[in-house]
Order: sequence, then structure tokens, then C-alpha cells
Amino acid sequence: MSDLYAQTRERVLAALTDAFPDLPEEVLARVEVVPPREEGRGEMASNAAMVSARAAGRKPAEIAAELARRLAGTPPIAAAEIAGPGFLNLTLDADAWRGVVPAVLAEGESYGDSDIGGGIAVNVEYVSANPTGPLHVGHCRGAVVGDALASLMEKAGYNVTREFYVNDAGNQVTALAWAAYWRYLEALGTELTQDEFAARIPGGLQYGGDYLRDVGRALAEAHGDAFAPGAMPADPEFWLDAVRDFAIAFLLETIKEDLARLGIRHDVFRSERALVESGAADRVIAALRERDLIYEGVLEPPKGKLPEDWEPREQTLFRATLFGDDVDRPLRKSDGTATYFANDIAYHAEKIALGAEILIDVLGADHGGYLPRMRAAVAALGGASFEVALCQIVHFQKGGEQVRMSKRAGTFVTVADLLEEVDADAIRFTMLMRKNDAQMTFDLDLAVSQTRENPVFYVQYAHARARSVLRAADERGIVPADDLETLRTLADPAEMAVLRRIALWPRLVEGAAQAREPHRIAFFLYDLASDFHMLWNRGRDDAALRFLIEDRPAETAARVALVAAVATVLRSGMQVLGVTPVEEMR
RNA sequence: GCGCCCUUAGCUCAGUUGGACAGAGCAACAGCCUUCUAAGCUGUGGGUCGGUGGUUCGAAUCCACCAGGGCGCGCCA
Repeated sequence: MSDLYAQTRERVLAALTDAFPDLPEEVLARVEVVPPREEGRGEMASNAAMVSARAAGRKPAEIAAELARRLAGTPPIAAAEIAGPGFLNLTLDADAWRGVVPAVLAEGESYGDSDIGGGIAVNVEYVSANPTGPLHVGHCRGAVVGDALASLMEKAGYNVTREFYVNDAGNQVTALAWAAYWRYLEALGTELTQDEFAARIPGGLQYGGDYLRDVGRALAEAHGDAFAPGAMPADPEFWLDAVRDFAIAFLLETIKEDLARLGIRHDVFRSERALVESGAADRVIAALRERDLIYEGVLEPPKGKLPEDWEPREQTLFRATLFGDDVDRPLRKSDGTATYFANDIAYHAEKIALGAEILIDVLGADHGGYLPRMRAAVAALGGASFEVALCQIVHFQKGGEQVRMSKRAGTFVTVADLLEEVDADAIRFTMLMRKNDAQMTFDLDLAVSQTRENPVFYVQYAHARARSVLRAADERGIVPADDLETLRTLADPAEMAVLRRIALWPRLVEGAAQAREPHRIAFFLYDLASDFHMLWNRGRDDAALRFLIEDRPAETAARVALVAAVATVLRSGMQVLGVTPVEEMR
């Protein structure tokens, strides 16, 4: 838990409160110590003088001068100068930066762990794909973002639960049951044609995908023709529940397999059906009704184009408008059963009841319109804050052209298809190089290319290079230095740049976690990889800067320690993103 | 018609929650392999941060309006 930036900030705060004892907490909280944006402005910069100028009744420059006077020469601060409108630019003792190496080696991959999360219970719900088919590429980004966000928040000290909401209730799973039943009849060798069967059933055959053949065959193996004597359709009353449950369980299993191949594993799978059957939706509606948040009423017709079958109807409505939504929202369908929204309120209520203090829903952008009502619902429930990570649609590109996803053409529909083209590491890293709410184009050629333009490769290559050095060092019996005296041989600008980057890691983890932005981790890894490749190349140009030098044991031990620290931080970051740190490139 | 998200270099995108002259990678141009992996590295050029106002010591960042792109809009999930 060492963080050089945090330590330096403490020093600045101490100097500030010594000089100006009456500064209010809010002002102190705004004091930052950050890496400067550009070279030549010291090694750390603080806004302390500017944010406290008003409260202290002094000019920023005066405060900065006072701070500089008090701080300069007090370890780890070597020099302090005033710049611009009142910035305090600090230069640290080189030993302070070097000290990061033993800290990293001692802490290992837990270097960068933080406790800002304070053990707060966070529930991250992601993927939540309908169990009516294999995982679709449309779910991929949310799956990767949700998983990385969960890992990131764990690293920052939150107590995270990874959750998958199984939408196994409602009309769609009934339709699924019928479709699975058709494949079952097929497996039994029915005389009916698909069209004849489709004509007999409510709503027609809605799921025509081949993947249901497997479900049909498995049903036939497990149950023989018990649900369809003579391979002819029977009264659904005798089979519908069983076939539906069988199909859902089967497909959920394939979804879990797809997720596993992406390196994703949830802690909790919560069934909507179980929730409904437990009466949770009814209970939550009743509870809201007691607080006068539910009423029977008629909604205004929607603006713009009117749905063809629209007619005024009295419904059970939730007063979402009291909590910022545009309209009140229906909780019961005309047949009296709960709407998806009503069940979802019950689901979120359950997450809160089980202790979650922060609820994060990772959703596709097509659910954007659903947000205001869910936000309103959680606000009405109380007890937890509600956050959403919206993931914009991903377009895929190959050979310079956009890949059209079509079920009929049989290309690029499922995550399994995608995994045929690109491995999980490339998928994860590439998707995490973008902010989740920005549209992105996924270039399949780039993601598999072994060039610098491909960030996945670039970062993995850096790690492999570092490991290659460490293996060579190990063979020669070199022990990484952990004492400052030996590490003092690290002095080249490229070496110091790597040290400064590594020192930034804990601060970066905290910032990314608080902003809920895992993509920052990807960018950091890219930057660290870049620093390391640069350092490597210095050794190419100048033999004196190589890592392993036969007759210079001190330099060698120090540089091996630095390389080990780089490899450790790279691994630490890749772990958050769920990307494999490879030992060597083949 | 209304709501949410987005708009930064020719292209793909960052911008550390309001800080210093706006950054990186591609692409363009000029260099670097007797070596622990050149699958890489170094340098140069390139911007009215979609537009107009406002808030303040300070705005790509916050607010308002406008333009363009995406998503959504009662008893589907």
C-alpha cells in the first residue's frame, strides 16, 4: 500500500496546515499532488496554493512561496518552485523514486491495492443475457467491461459481488419452450414439417436457430418420447414447464461456457422466475403502495408516432415522475402479472436487502431509455446508490470493411464465432481501450496482428521481454537488488521515467476505480509498456545501459530489480483487465 | 415531438473529475539491427477541442441554446 504521491500529498498538507492552521476541511480535500502534464515542470505538481488562496486570504503566489520555503529540502522533497498562476512544482530525491522498486518487489501484484473502497458492498450486474440462445457478440463489451470494473473495484478495496440476472420469466421463455419442443419432435423423428408445427402454436416459431437442435436431442435422450408419444405433439400442459426449464438450464450452461472462455465468472446467478414465484414483485408493489407511490391511472398517449394498437387503459402505475422520470411506469400487464420493470424493482430491492450499498448495472446502449425509471425505482427504494455503465454498440471491421452480422449468413453472431477469430485476451484488451460509453470499431485484423499498433500485443510483448530478461538473470544467479545503495545506480532518464510510471500505479488505480473507468488501466499499461520498450532500446544503442552486464554486478542487480518491478506492475494491471501475462511470444 | 449518450490532429482515440502553451498511436517524412527477441526504438510536421453565448482567477471539462451522429419512447425483455 505504498503510494509515493499520497505520501507527498501528506507532506504538502502538513506544510499547508502549519502555515495556515485555520483552513477548512473542504479546502484541504481539494489539494492534489499530481504528475505534471509535461516535462520540465518538476516531477510532481500541487494546486495547494491556488485552492486555499481564498480561505487563507492570501495570493496564490505568496502561499506557494511559503510552501516552497517549508518543503524544499525536507525528504523526500528535494526542490520546490513556484510556477504559473501558483502551482507548486516539486522535485523529489531520486532515492524516493528508487524506493518504489523494493516496495513493488515486497508487495508483488498487490502493489496498487487501495482501501478507498472501504469495504463498501458493491453489486455489479453484467451480461444478464436472456437464456434463449448462446452469448451474442452484442453482449461481449458489457461482459468485458463489467468484469474489469468489478476487478478494478476489488483492487480499490470495495467488496464486490459479480452478478448475472437470468431473465427466465415471461413470454420469451415460453416461446423458447415451444421452439425447443419442435427440435425435440425433430429428434424423435416426427412426421410434421416445421411449417405445420409453427402453424399450430401461439405466436409461431420464434427461435429458429440451429443451436436448439442440441437441446432437442438432449431432451429426447433424457426423456425419450414421454412428452410426445409417437413423436407427435401433446397437450402443452404435460410438457411445457419441464421443457422450458430444461432448455433454460441447457442454454444457461452454454452461456456460462462462453463466458468462461472469455475469462468471466459470476458469483451469483439470480433467476427472475424464482423471484416472481417467491412473490417478491407483489411484495415490493405492496410496500410502495403503502407509501402512496403506486396508483391506478391512465397514461397520456406517447408523443410522436402513436403505436397502432394504442388505447387508453387504466393501469397500475409507479410514480416514477416523483423521482425524475418523465412518465409514471406500469407495473402490471393487462393479465395482472408483473411487468419486467416490476420484477426488476423487486430484483434491485433484493440486492439492497442482501447488503449491497452501491448497485452498478452494466447495460447495452439500447437500454438507455430504461434508465430513468430504474433510477427512480432505486431512489424510491432507498438504501443504496444506483449507477449505470452504458456500453455503446461495437462495430466489427475486417479487411477494411464493416462486418455485417446476420444470422442467415451464419457469420459473426455469437461470442463463440468471435473467439474463432480473436483470442480472449485480444477481445478483452481491445474493448477496454475505449471508454465504455463511446462508440467503437473493433478491427479484427488489428487485434490479431503482432505489431506495435496492436496494444494487446504491445503490452504482452513488454511483459514477455521483461520475463525473458528475468529468466536470463536467474540462470546467471543474479539476485534483484532491494537496497537503496545498489539501486542508486539507476540514474538514466529512461530508467527514471519507468520509476515514475510505476510510482503512479496506486494513484491511477484509485482514480480509475472512483471514476468507474477500467479503460484507464489499459492506457496505463500501454504507457508503461512504452516506457519499458524505450528503456530496452537504450540498451541497444548503448551497451552500458543493458540490463545484464557481466562485470558490473551492482548495475545488473539494480536493473534486474527494476525489470522485475515492471513485470510485476504489468501483471498487476493485466490481472485487473483479465488479460493473460504471457511469458514469451511465439 | 421528448429523453439519454456521443462530437478533440487526415484516421482511431486519451485528456488524471475546473488547472499551466491540448496529448498518444496510426498515416506522412527522416533515422536506428556484430545485441538480453528490430514482433521494436528515436526524431520532424500536423488542432478555431462541432458552433454560439454564459459561470470564474482559470473551461476540452460546468450551464444554456443550436448543428451533426447513435440509442430509446404504455400492457417486450
